[in-house]
Amino acid sequence: MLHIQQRSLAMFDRCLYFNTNVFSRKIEKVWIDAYSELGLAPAHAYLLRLVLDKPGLVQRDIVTELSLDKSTITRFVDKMVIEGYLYRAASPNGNLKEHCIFPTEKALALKEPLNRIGADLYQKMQALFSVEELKSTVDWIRKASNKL
Amino acid sequence: MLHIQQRSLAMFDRCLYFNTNVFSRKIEKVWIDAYSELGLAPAHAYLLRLVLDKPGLVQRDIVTELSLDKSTITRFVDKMVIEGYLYRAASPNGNLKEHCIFPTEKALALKEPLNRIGADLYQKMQALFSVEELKSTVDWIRKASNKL
DNA sequence: CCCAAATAGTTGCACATACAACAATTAGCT
DNA sequence: AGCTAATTGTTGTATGTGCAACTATTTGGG
Repeated sequence: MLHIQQRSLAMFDRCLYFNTNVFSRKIEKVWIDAYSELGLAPAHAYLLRLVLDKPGLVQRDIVTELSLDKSTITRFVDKMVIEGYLYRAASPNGNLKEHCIFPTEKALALKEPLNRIGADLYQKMQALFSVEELKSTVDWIRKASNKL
Repeated sequence: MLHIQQRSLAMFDRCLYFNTNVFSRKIEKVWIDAYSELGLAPAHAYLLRLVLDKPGLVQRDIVTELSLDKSTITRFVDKMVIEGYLYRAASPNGNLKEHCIFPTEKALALKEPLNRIGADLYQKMQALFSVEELKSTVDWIRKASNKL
């Protein structure tokens, strides 16, 4: 009994970092698979969803909303501009340093499938975990992020 | 009241993937900082800890223990061999396809600081979260990983 | 008004990680 | 024993991501 107990407890089973890392990589694959239908990586899909939801965001706000580095956002936006999903427009307040990021018609056409895939993924998660534990865990993870 | 409630609920606050991803990136930085003292990335540090704990593991078992791709493990082991922390030895059962991975003296000298840093990180997490919520959350994350 | 500090975004570089293809060896089946 | 399938590990390639350094513009203070 004790022997079996020890055998099942792997070295890093108690480690928040390790297990988060493993989980993150696994869930990433699920998301990659889902958004591959649109030829988009999850990160890009989320950027598009954000900009579709709030057209005209400046990059520094996207940085904040997506909790990514500004260099990363520059590259994501660049790529979405090249692929025709986003465009940069001069700031309406005349500030030359910032641009507002808008979705193109091509991106607008993606709004429904993006939302559908998002909903499907949510459903998929609900098939694995209860609504209550999903909510409480996500809440915990979000609060934990804010503490780091 | 309702207005304030809406304002504080960002677009992806309910999303398990998004929040896990953000959290994972943030905690990764904490771990990077901690192990930088030894000039090691977290992933490499974990590999060393594993091999120090179980000398002679074959790569396919490391793949399983660390939940990483075999190509990633090949590269990690290569790098640790180059840096003098690990060495590959012929399998004792004569199998020519597999090698056993052992720690060098240089790695053995790291055992104590690796464990100390690991313990410090655990302490740091305990300063932020209660023992009980740490345990239950890590358990949940681990189980969730197994479902994906 | 002027200047230094701060800011918005860009670019170079590095790293971890995975997929796909592959080579060499082993395992399993007839 | 022989042959095919499976396995172990390697290599090429691609991607997302961040840090550091930088440029150009804005902001704030004297």
